[in-house]
Amino acid sequence: MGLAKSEMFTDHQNEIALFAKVFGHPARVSILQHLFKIDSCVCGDLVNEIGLAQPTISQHLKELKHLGLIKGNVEGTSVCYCIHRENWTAMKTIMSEFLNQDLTYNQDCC
Amino acid sequence: MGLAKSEMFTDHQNEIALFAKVFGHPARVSILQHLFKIDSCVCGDLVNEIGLAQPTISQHLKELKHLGLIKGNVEGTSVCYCIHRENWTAMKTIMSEFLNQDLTYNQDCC
DNA sequence: TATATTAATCGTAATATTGCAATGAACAAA
DNA sequence: TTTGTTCATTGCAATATTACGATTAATATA
Repeated sequence: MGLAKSEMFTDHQNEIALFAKVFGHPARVSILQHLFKIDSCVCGDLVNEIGLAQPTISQHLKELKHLGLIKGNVEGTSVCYCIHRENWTAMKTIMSEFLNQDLTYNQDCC
Repeated sequence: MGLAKSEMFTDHQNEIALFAKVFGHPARVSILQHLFKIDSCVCGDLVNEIGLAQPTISQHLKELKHLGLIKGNVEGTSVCYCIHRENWTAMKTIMSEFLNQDLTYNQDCC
Protein backbone atom coordinates (compact mmCIF):
# COMPACT_ATOMS: atom_id res chain seq x y z
CA MET A 1 0.00 0.00 0.00
CA GLY A 2 2.94 2.31 -0.52
CA LEU A 3 3.67 2.18 3.18
CA ALA A 4 6.70 0.35 4.53
CA LYS A 5 5.67 -1.89 7.42
CA SER A 6 8.52 -0.73 9.59
CA GLU A 7 7.00 -2.17 12.75
CA MET A 8 7.81 -5.64 11.44
CA PHE A 9 11.52 -4.98 11.49
CA THR A 10 14.14 -4.25 14.09
CA ASP A 11 15.21 -0.72 14.96
CA HIS A 12 18.58 -1.56 13.50
CA GLN A 13 17.13 -2.68 10.20
CA ASN A 14 14.96 0.43 10.02
CA GLU A 15 17.93 2.64 10.81
CA ILE A 16 20.01 1.14 8.01
CA ALA A 17 17.08 1.57 5.62
CA LEU A 18 16.60 5.21 6.64
CA PHE A 19 20.24 6.09 6.05
CA ALA A 20 20.28 4.20 2.77
CA LYS A 21 17.09 5.88 1.64
CA VAL A 22 18.57 9.34 2.02
CA PHE A 23 21.48 8.28 -0.19
CA GLY A 24 19.02 6.84 -2.67
CA HIS A 25 18.77 9.97 -4.75
CA PRO A 26 21.61 11.28 -6.92
CA ALA A 27 20.88 14.89 -5.97
CA ARG A 28 21.57 14.13 -2.31
CA VAL A 29 24.66 12.14 -3.23
CA SER A 30 25.82 15.12 -5.23
CA ILE A 31 25.10 17.58 -2.43
CA LEU A 32 27.08 15.52 0.06
CA GLN A 33 30.00 15.08 -2.31
CA HIS A 34 30.07 18.80 -2.90
CA LEU A 35 29.98 19.57 0.82
CA PHE A 36 32.91 17.23 1.31
CA LYS A 37 34.88 18.63 -1.62
CA ILE A 38 34.57 22.31 -0.81
CA ASP A 39 36.65 23.01 2.25
CA SER A 40 34.83 26.23 2.97
CA CYS A 41 31.16 25.88 3.76
CA VAL A 42 28.88 25.95 0.79
CA CYS A 43 25.70 27.92 1.10
CA GLY A 44 23.13 28.41 -1.61
CA ASP A 45 25.39 27.94 -4.60
CA LEU A 46 24.50 24.28 -4.36
CA VAL A 47 21.58 25.40 -6.46
CA ASN A 48 23.97 26.62 -9.15
CA GLU A 49 26.30 23.67 -8.80
CA ILE A 50 23.54 21.11 -9.17
CA GLY A 51 20.97 21.96 -11.82
CA LEU A 52 17.80 21.71 -9.76
CA ALA A 53 15.47 24.49 -8.65
CA GLN A 54 15.99 26.18 -5.32
CA PRO A 55 12.94 24.68 -3.57
CA THR A 56 14.05 21.23 -4.68
CA ILE A 57 17.56 21.64 -3.28
CA SER A 58 16.11 23.09 -0.11
CA GLN A 59 13.92 20.03 0.27
CA HIS A 60 16.84 17.65 -0.19
CA LEU A 61 18.89 19.63 2.33
CA LYS A 62 16.02 19.35 4.78
CA GLU A 63 16.05 15.56 4.54
CA LEU A 64 19.80 15.40 5.04
CA LYS A 65 19.52 17.73 7.99
CA HIS A 66 16.63 15.76 9.46
CA LEU A 67 18.81 12.65 9.55
CA GLY A 68 21.55 14.69 11.17
CA LEU A 69 24.07 14.22 8.39
CA ILE A 70 24.50 17.93 7.74
CA LYS A 71 24.06 21.10 9.75
CA GLY A 72 23.13 24.58 8.63
CA ASN A 73 24.20 27.95 9.91
CA VAL A 74 22.43 31.18 9.06
CA GLU A 75 24.87 33.84 7.87
CA GLY A 76 23.04 36.98 6.95
CA THR A 77 20.59 36.18 4.22
CA SER A 78 22.34 32.98 3.21
CA VAL A 79 22.66 29.66 4.99
CA CYS A 80 25.90 27.78 5.31
CA TYR A 81 25.66 24.02 5.22
CA CYS A 82 28.29 21.49 6.10
CA ILE A 83 28.71 17.85 7.02
CA HIS A 84 27.93 16.94 10.60
CA ARG A 85 31.09 14.92 11.13
CA GLU A 86 30.23 13.15 14.36
CA ASN A 87 26.91 11.96 12.99
CA TRP A 88 28.46 11.04 9.67
CA THR A 89 31.00 8.87 11.46
CA ALA A 90 28.27 7.21 13.51
CA MET A 91 26.25 6.53 10.35
CA LYS A 92 29.35 5.16 8.68
CA THR A 93 29.85 2.66 11.46
CA ILE A 94 26.33 1.35 11.07
CA MET A 95 26.42 1.20 7.28
CA SER A 96 29.91 -0.30 7.13
CA GLU A 97 28.91 -3.10 9.48
CA PHE A 98 26.02 -3.88 7.17
CA LEU A 99 28.19 -3.81 4.05
CA ASN A 100 30.94 -5.90 5.64
CA GLN A 101 28.81 -8.71 7.02
CA ASP A 102 30.06 -11.10 4.35
CA LEU A 103 33.56 -11.40 5.74
CA THR A 104 32.68 -14.21 8.15
CA TYR A 105 32.40 -17.11 5.73
CA ASN A 106 32.87 -17.62 2.04
CA GLN A 107 30.97 -20.61 0.78
CA ASP A 108 28.86 -19.99 -2.27
CA CYS A 109 25.86 -22.21 -2.62
CA CYS A 110 24.08 -21.49 -5.88
CA MET B 1 7.14 15.11 -10.62
CA GLY B 2 8.18 12.03 -8.72
CA LEU B 3 10.91 11.42 -11.26
CA ALA B 4 14.58 11.67 -10.39
CA LYS B 5 16.41 13.74 -13.00
CA SER B 6 19.21 11.23 -13.28
CA GLU B 7 20.53 12.71 -16.52
CA MET B 8 21.75 15.69 -14.52
CA PHE B 9 24.15 13.59 -12.49
CA THR B 10 27.21 11.48 -13.17
CA ASP B 11 27.01 7.74 -13.73
CA HIS B 12 28.88 7.32 -10.50
CA GLN B 13 26.40 9.38 -8.52
CA ASN B 14 23.51 7.50 -10.07
CA GLU B 15 25.14 4.18 -9.30
CA ILE B 16 25.60 5.07 -5.65
CA ALA B 17 21.98 6.20 -5.49
CA LEU B 18 20.75 2.99 -7.10
CA PHE B 19 22.60 0.78 -4.63
CA ALA B 20 21.50 2.92 -1.72
CA LYS B 21 17.92 2.87 -2.87
CA VAL B 22 17.75 -0.90 -2.82
CA PHE B 23 18.96 -0.84 0.79
CA GLY B 24 16.38 1.82 1.56
CA HIS B 25 13.70 -0.61 2.64
CA PRO B 26 13.90 -2.65 5.85
CA ALA B 27 12.46 -5.74 4.15
CA ARG B 28 15.38 -5.85 1.74
CA VAL B 29 17.84 -5.19 4.55
CA SER B 30 16.27 -8.07 6.42
CA ILE B 31 16.37 -10.40 3.41
CA LEU B 32 20.06 -9.69 2.85
CA GLN B 33 20.93 -10.15 6.52
CA HIS B 34 19.11 -13.47 6.50
CA LEU B 35 20.89 -14.65 3.38
CA PHE B 36 24.21 -13.77 5.01
CA LYS B 37 23.30 -15.45 8.30
CA ILE B 38 22.05 -18.76 6.95
CA ASP B 39 25.03 -20.61 5.59
CA SER B 40 22.86 -22.88 3.47
CA CYS B 41 20.86 -21.17 0.80
CA VAL B 42 17.47 -19.96 1.88
CA CYS B 43 14.63 -20.41 -0.53
CA GLY B 44 11.03 -19.46 0.08
CA ASP B 45 11.07 -19.58 3.86
CA LEU B 46 12.09 -15.95 3.67
CA VAL B 47 8.35 -15.47 3.51
CA ASN B 48 7.98 -17.17 6.89
CA GLU B 49 11.03 -15.50 8.37
CA ILE B 50 9.91 -12.01 7.41
CA GLY B 51 6.22 -11.34 7.94
CA LEU B 52 5.29 -10.10 4.47
CA ALA B 53 3.16 -11.83 1.85
CA GLN B 54 4.78 -14.04 -0.76
CA PRO B 55 4.26 -11.68 -3.72
CA THR B 56 5.80 -8.86 -1.71
CA ILE B 57 8.90 -10.86 -0.85
CA SER B 58 9.13 -12.02 -4.44
CA GLN B 59 9.08 -8.42 -5.59
CA HIS B 60 11.83 -7.40 -3.19
CA LEU B 61 13.93 -10.37 -4.29
CA LYS B 62 13.45 -9.29 -7.88
CA GLU B 63 14.88 -5.86 -7.15
CA LEU B 64 17.88 -7.30 -5.35
CA LYS B 65 18.45 -9.71 -8.21
CA HIS B 66 18.06 -6.96 -10.79
CA LEU B 67 20.92 -5.05 -9.17
CA GLY B 68 22.96 -8.25 -9.16
CA LEU B 69 23.33 -8.46 -5.40
CA ILE B 70 21.73 -11.90 -5.15
CA LYS B 71 21.30 -14.83 -7.45
CA GLY B 72 18.56 -17.46 -7.59
CA ASN B 73 18.71 -21.11 -8.49
CA VAL B 74 15.62 -23.17 -9.30
CA GLU B 75 15.58 -26.43 -7.36
CA GLY B 76 12.46 -28.35 -8.18
CA THR B 77 9.51 -26.25 -7.21
CA SER B 78 11.45 -24.00 -4.91
CA VAL B 79 14.05 -21.35 -5.65
CA CYS B 80 17.29 -21.00 -3.77
CA TYR B 81 18.59 -17.50 -3.29
CA CYS B 82 21.98 -16.41 -2.13
CA ILE B 83 24.29 -13.44 -2.11
CA HIS B 84 26.22 -12.77 -5.31
CA ARG B 85 29.58 -12.35 -3.62
CA GLU B 86 31.58 -10.84 -6.45
CA ASN B 87 28.92 -8.22 -7.13
CA TRP B 88 28.47 -7.57 -3.44
CA THR B 89 32.17 -6.89 -3.10
CA ALA B 90 32.12 -4.57 -6.10
CA MET B 91 29.16 -2.70 -4.64
CA LYS B 92 30.91 -2.48 -1.31
CA THR B 93 33.91 -0.81 -2.90
CA ILE B 94 31.74 1.87 -4.45
CA MET B 95 29.67 2.49 -1.33
CA SER B 96 32.65 2.44 1.02
CA GLU B 97 34.46 5.02 -1.05
CA PHE B 98 31.41 7.26 -0.76
CA LEU B 99 31.09 6.73 2.98
CA ASN B 100 34.81 7.28 3.61
CA GLN B 101 35.25 10.49 1.64
CA ASP B 102 35.54 12.47 4.88
CA LEU B 103 38.93 11.07 5.84
CA THR B 104 40.86 13.62 3.82
CA TYR B 105 40.46 16.71 6.01
CA ASN B 106 38.83 17.52 9.29
CA GLN B 107 37.97 21.16 9.62
CA ASP B 108 34.46 21.89 10.76
CA CYS B 109 33.06 25.18 9.60
CA CYS B 110 29.61 25.74 11.07
C1' DT C 1 11.43 53.01 4.69
C1' DA C 2 11.68 50.72 0.35
C1' DT C 3 14.04 47.30 -2.25
C1' DA C 4 16.84 43.39 -3.14
C1' DT C 5 18.67 38.85 -1.83
C1' DT C 6 18.46 34.38 0.02
C1' DA C 7 16.30 30.42 1.50
C1' DA C 8 12.21 28.03 3.60
C1' DT C 9 7.47 26.69 3.01
C1' DC C 10 3.08 25.79 0.63
C1' DG C 11 0.45 23.76 -2.84
C1' DT C 12 0.12 20.78 -6.48
C1' DA C 13 1.14 17.67 -10.44
C1' DA C 14 3.58 13.69 -12.06
C1' DT C 15 5.61 9.56 -11.02
C1' DA C 16 7.39 5.77 -7.98
C1' DT C 17 6.96 2.50 -4.32
C1' DT C 18 4.80 -0.78 -1.37
C1' DG C 19 1.70 -4.46 -0.43
C1' DC C 20 -1.44 -8.01 -1.44
C1' DA C 21 -5.34 -10.86 -3.60
C1' DA C 22 -5.87 -13.40 -7.57
C1' DT C 23 -3.92 -15.87 -11.01
C1' DG C 24 -0.58 -18.42 -13.68
C1' DA C 25 3.52 -21.38 -14.60
C1' DA C 26 6.53 -25.07 -13.43
C1' DC C 27 7.41 -29.04 -11.32
C1' DA C 28 6.77 -33.14 -8.07
C1' DA C 29 4.10 -36.73 -6.30
C1' DA C 30 0.13 -39.56 -5.95
C1' DT D 1 -3.78 -37.43 -15.16
C1' DT D 2 -4.91 -35.11 -11.02
C1' DT D 3 -3.41 -32.76 -7.05
C1' DG D 4 -0.42 -30.10 -4.32
C1' DT D 5 3.59 -27.06 -3.72
C1' DT D 6 6.33 -23.19 -4.72
C1' DC D 7 7.21 -19.04 -6.72
C1' DA D 8 6.49 -15.34 -10.39
C1' DT D 9 3.37 -12.14 -12.49
C1' DT D 10 -0.67 -9.21 -12.96
C1' DG D 11 -3.66 -5.72 -11.48
C1' DC D 12 -4.85 -2.49 -8.34
C1' DA D 13 -5.24 0.56 -4.16
C1' DA D 14 -2.81 3.34 -0.83
C1' DT D 15 0.92 6.06 0.10
C1' DA D 16 5.51 8.28 -0.75
C1' DT D 17 8.72 10.88 -3.47
C1' DT D 18 10.29 14.32 -6.62
C1' DA D 19 10.09 18.73 -8.74
C1' DC D 20 8.84 23.37 -9.15
C1' DG D 21 5.97 27.85 -9.32
C1' DA D 22 4.30 30.97 -6.12
C1' DT D 23 4.68 32.83 -1.87
C1' DT D 24 6.57 33.99 2.59
C1' DA D 25 10.12 35.16 6.09
C1' DA D 26 14.33 37.07 7.28
C1' DT D 27 17.96 39.92 6.63
C1' DA D 28 20.91 43.30 4.25
C1' DT D 29 21.40 47.49 1.71
C1' DA D 30 20.24 51.79 -0.60
